[in-house]
Amino acid sequence: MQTNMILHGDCIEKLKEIPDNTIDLIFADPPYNMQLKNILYRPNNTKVAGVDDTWDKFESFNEYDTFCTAWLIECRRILKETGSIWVIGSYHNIFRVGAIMLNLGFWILNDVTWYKINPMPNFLGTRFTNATETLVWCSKSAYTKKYTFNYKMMKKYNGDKQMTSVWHIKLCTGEERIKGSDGKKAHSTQKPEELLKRVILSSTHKDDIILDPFFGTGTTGAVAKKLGRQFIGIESEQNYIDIAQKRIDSITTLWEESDWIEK
Amino acid sequence: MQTNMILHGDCIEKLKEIPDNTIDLIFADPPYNMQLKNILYRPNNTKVAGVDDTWDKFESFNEYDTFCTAWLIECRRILKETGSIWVIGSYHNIFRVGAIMLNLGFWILNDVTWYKINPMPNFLGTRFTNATETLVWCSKSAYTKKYTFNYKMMKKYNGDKQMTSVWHIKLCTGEERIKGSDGKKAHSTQKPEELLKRVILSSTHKDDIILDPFFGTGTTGAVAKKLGRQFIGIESEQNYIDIAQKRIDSITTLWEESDWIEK
DNA sequence: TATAAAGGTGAATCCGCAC
DNA sequence: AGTGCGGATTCACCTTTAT
Repeated sequence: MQTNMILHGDCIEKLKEIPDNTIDLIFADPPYNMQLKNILYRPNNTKVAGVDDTWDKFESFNEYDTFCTAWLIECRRILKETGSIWVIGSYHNIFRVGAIMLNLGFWILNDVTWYKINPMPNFLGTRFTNATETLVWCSKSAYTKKYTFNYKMMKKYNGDKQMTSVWHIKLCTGEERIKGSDGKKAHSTQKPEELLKRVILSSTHKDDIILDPFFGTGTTGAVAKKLGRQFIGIESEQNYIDIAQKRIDSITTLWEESDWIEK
Repeated sequence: MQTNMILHGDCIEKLKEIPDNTIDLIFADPPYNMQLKNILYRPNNTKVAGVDDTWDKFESFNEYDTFCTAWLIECRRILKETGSIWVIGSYHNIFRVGAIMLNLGFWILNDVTWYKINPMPNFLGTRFTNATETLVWCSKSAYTKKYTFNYKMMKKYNGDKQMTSVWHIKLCTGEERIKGSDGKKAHSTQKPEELLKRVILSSTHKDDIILDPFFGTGTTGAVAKKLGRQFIGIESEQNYIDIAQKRIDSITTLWEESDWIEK
């Protein structure tokens, strides 16, 4: 199978083109269906640049569930028996996604909490600061016991203590955050590379094939390349593909094992 | 309405006896025994899950969903417009519970992560240490904007910084853990009082009525009493009720406000 | 050149009342 | 239901500018 490429088109359609039992790892960052209604102002009266993309808007819970069921069915079909899948979400969608995954026969291995070191505060003091996102890590079924998990590597990465399901990671900002020609963020929801690093290091071997059905600006592909893995991306917006391709092509040196094994 | 009492009987039946719009806060720690063991450990079936197994699992999930839908419908009915509900769970059940709550019209305010300081390690090295449980905090609907939230109190409690949705709390062990006459833990899932303290302090006023439909050994009642709130417990096992009643009766002094306001 | 101050920003379901 | 307006409301990190 051809790898290290980005497929342009509808997520579900492209997934259907992939043969059964061929993928080692899937990382999926689907739309969250945030349902934002009003403009939010900071205390200094500037506006918060919220997620206002059309790809995040769904008519109803039912429509969202139908969409997620469809892509998750394909994901389960193409996973190897030794493979696993990670899906990230917030409280807006992760409960629906998790329930659907259970219904489809996925077997939850961990619910990992991305604990944001520098989350955006709750400006109006109406709730607790929303400081996390959730990753659900699943094997293909309860019977696939031989999923890849590099336990010792993650322990070493974590200072010789067993890594827990809580990951302290900063938001993707500054240099790492890709900007458009207008100087603004190129994608509303770019994920930090550290997050993908842990996902890929923990649950793949070298040269494994990693699929990301919501490729965006290509964080999964970039980290896969740096870690010596193969990737397949699916993305419906050509603009994001162009950015991702350029980003990945510009990577010339891989991360040395000493950067992560010995940390 | 009579308060500070424990109702003995079926959770859903007892909930039905409570009038509409009368409860200020609900804390629910439902069971998550989905009866999957017979499926999981069935001999001679270590291959891929077949159709029959998927069906079995669906039946089991379906039963759990029906149960949760029933008690959550009653909870929503009895909540005041200014009230809110907290439900705690692990990855085994919280996704199903969260999805059901959304379907019933509850409005998620936060998903709070109980980050266990001293979780049980994963002895086999097959997964990340499961270090969290999740609490879903909801108002009655998206339109009930006047839910109780003591923002400033929680900020003060948190060292004058906005409290986030991640709570570092120890497991309930040692002195606090109630033991039976055999010296073993009286209840398998007793929650730490610190957890309930934050729930109750953040989302009730003094003298408010707090309902716990899965009362167990009465942590909710104990903390409610110490903080000057009223409680109603529902519990189906008389053994737990006896322990809880004794526990609550033995509380003679309330927590001083200085214990939490000034921390 | 080094340090300090100022400014920008992040998947956000973020107000309440009067008219 | 929609609009308008008074009033209360923020944390950590990064970049840029100033001293």
